[in-house]
Amino acid sequence: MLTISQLASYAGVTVRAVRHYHSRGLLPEPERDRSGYRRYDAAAVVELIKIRTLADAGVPLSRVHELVAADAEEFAEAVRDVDRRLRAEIRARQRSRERIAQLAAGDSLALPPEAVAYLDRMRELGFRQELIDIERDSWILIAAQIPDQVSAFMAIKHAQIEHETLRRLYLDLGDLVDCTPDDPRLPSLADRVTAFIEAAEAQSAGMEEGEPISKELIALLDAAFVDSFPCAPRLLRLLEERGWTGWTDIKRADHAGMGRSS
Amino acid sequence: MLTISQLASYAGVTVRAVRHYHSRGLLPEPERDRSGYRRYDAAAVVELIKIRTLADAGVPLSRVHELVAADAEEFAEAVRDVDRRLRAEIRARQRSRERIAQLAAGDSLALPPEAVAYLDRMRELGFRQELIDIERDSWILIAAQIPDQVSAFMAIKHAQIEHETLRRLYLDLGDLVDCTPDDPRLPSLADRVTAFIEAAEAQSAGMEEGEPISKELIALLDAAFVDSFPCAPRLLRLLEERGWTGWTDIKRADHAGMGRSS
DNA sequence: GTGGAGCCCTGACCCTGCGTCAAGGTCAAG
DNA sequence: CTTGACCTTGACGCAGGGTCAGGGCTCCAC
Repeated sequence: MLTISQLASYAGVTVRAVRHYHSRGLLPEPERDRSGYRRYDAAAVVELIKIRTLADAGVPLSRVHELVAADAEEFAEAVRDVDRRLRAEIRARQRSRERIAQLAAGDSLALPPEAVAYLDRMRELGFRQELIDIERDSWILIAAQIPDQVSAFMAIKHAQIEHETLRRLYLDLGDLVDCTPDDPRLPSLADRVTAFIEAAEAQSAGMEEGEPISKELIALLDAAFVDSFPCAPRLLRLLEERGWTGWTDIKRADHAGMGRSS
Repeated sequence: MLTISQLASYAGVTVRAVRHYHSRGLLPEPERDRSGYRRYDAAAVVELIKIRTLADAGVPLSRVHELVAADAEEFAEAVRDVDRRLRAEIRARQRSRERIAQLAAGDSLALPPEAVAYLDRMRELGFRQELIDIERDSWILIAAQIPDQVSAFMAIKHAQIEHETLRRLYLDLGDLVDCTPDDPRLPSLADRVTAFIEAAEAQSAGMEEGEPISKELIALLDAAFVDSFPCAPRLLRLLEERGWTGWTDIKRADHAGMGRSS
């Protein structure tokens, strides 16, 4: 007859694990000798090895319980289940490997490669790092919300940034990161922004935009803009004076709230 | 500004997880609004995604804590570590898949295919199911202790079972599963066993056996034999009378315990 | 202005699969 | 008889959260 530690060592598990299986009802409690010690026979070793084999394959102990008592049909089905789970776990780990590789490679992660390329291009063109960081955060939010549309928007941004006039506007806007609400450059910047928007509007008149962005995301991005630029509220007011509202998605102001709609 | 649930959904985690990371000091507690709600900025999303990516890769939260504050060098080293672990886990799961595939294919858990084949052959040759079950359990024990040597032993067993005389001896031994200790067939069976052992001994005189099996395993297998056959003790006594001791590994008795050794 | 839905807060217990004391009883050897 | 290696039960601890419980906000509709 075997003691608990002999049993455990034959099956390659710890004594604690054996007692745990007893308490779970997985392995039946054996006879006790006169001093209360558990005494096992060889069949218990076999049982224990079966339990460990399933547990090692990642089957939860509660299922092991059912399986050791299951018929062949049921058992085969369960095995297929376990195999599916193992495959899923392998895939998950492969994805994890890719993700942490990205994470080690650079500032990316949570950002698709096009966006990373765009941020790199901004750096090359001399944009301030603070602005790039803000831009990156915005794109993270966008990627989290509408991952499928990121590359379409990214293409537009890439084109914009390579456009001479627009790039200069962006660069000057970038300087706003540390300006105060009463900065003298603001009115002329507001003029340049409205000029561009109006030009773009004229060009794309009648053109259908892609899928519209949700109000929530626009609000979120606007809020992020306001948080990052101390003078953002002032700029937005200046734009409203010129007939435009919003930032992420600038639209003609309706003079709504004045009692009539146009 | 983001509420906790917005933050959580952007990063693809639960609200509870975010609070958990706060309590672990992984993610800094953000400002609260006037009603005590946490308010996050977009940078928190970046942080949170980074944390999740590491945690998903199986990095314990305590290490994630170190890593998010680590420099590039240290981080890269840690990432290599994590990647090694992930590869190892993938391999482990692939091995598990193979094991459970075997497990589904054969009628039993924790047995290598050669053993399953052997048991199938026993069934074909007309051995009783009870005997096959006992044999299976023995092989589970052997496979657990000395997995590398199973196929060598299996080859021997396969040869034995195809040997006419020996097979008939085995078949008759199989009938012992339900015999009583005073069964009249026992003495002649003991004679046949000793005859075979002596013949085998003569043949293999001077031949070196493979690796010896450990005393513990032999004792365990003997115990399993005794547990399974009510008449096993009687048979062992009969063998001792004929100068042999043990069962799994039958050896010439030394008359030890009689005050002298030969 | 008031009710209810749907957020938010903290604190506390629950889960798995054991590891790790703690506090004692037992057994075999010297 | 002592020592050290076992055995017993019971309880707490770990990660990584889930899931109440018992409260407070806020916002929108009526």
